[in-house]
Amino acid sequence: MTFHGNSRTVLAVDLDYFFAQCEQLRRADIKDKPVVVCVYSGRSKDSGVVSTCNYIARNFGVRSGIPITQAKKILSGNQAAVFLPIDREYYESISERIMAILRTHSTLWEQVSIDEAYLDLTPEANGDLDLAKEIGYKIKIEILEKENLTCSVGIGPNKLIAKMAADSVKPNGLTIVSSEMVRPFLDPMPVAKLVGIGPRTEQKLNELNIKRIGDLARHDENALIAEFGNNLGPHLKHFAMGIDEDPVQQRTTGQFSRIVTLKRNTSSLAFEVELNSLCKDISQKLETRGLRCKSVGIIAISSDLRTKNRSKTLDAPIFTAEEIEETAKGLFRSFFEEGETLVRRIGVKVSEFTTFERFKNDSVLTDFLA
DNA sequence: AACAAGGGTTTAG
DNA sequence: TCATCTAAACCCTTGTT
Repeated sequence: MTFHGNSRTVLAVDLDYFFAQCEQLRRADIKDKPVVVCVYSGRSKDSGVVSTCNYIARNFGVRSGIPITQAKKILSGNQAAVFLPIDREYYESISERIMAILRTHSTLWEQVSIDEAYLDLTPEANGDLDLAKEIGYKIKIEILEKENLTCSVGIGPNKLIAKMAADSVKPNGLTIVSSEMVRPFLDPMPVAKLVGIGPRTEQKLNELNIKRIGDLARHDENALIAEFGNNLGPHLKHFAMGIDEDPVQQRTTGQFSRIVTLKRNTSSLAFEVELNSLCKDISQKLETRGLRCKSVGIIAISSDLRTKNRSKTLDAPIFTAEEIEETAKGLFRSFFEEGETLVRRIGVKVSEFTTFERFKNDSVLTDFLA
């Protein structure tokens, strides 16, 4: 008999400035330099954006998502600054080893991205937060000793609190927020700190005079429903109150997409080579996972950076590059027929998966990442 | 009323 | 030319059952 009733103990792990830290692993000489990991678009020498950077670069003002040219300007006085192209495969290989380590600490785990995971430690800790903290330290030490990487760990009664706890002690931190401390922890924070609240939602909330998470937690639910709808309204209020029932469990991916930036903007189907390559990648991904898709979509990002989508539900599921490409081409053709749109980036998306082999077991489906 | 399909928006890392 | 890439969740509209 356990004494913790319905309450859980959830641990969140977040690798610090992951891509930049991975680069520092294989380049001893850049340990103490500003390191900026870039997504080069190939349009011109330095076109593209910053994916992530280490804290040395952050201290100069470099941030994820800013143009590479801007980051170079910021660091122009710093001879030591290093700009590297993103190398996803390399980071994936390191990520896989770390996720394997994490899985040894709990059977209830969930990988949320290449550098983040949750563990449900309820069975292991049995309500003992000091014990959960010990497990957290063990995890940090093991990742440091085996992979030479630092991470931040947060522990709380649910995923939301565990994640926000981890965020609050980055980098290389560990902290616990007990159920009694949830409201004191959240209430004074600016609403923008709450997971799920970005710039747009922050703006709307500020107009309602909701500045802090505590304000949101106390706000009239119907007023929030009127502003944000039947799902998002109550969801925001619950999150602000620190309530999150979402279980720690492996998710299945419901879509794959690939997108590229074109060398030149176009208003015709002049990107067959690029389109072919995208469809091949996607088909490959479906095939290795034993999946077919019943829906194919295209993404077109215009010269003014507005995103347009077109999609089609098929009569029968498909998986070959040829079939995906034919469908995508048809969608692009009718897209261009609708009117003049200068396209900068193009993408292909597949969804509505069905298993290729009926009797194959579900592990193919649950093998969710990469 | 409930559901499917299609398109757009917002968020996150 | 400053402006990437992948995935999820939600919102709204339209049309069908």
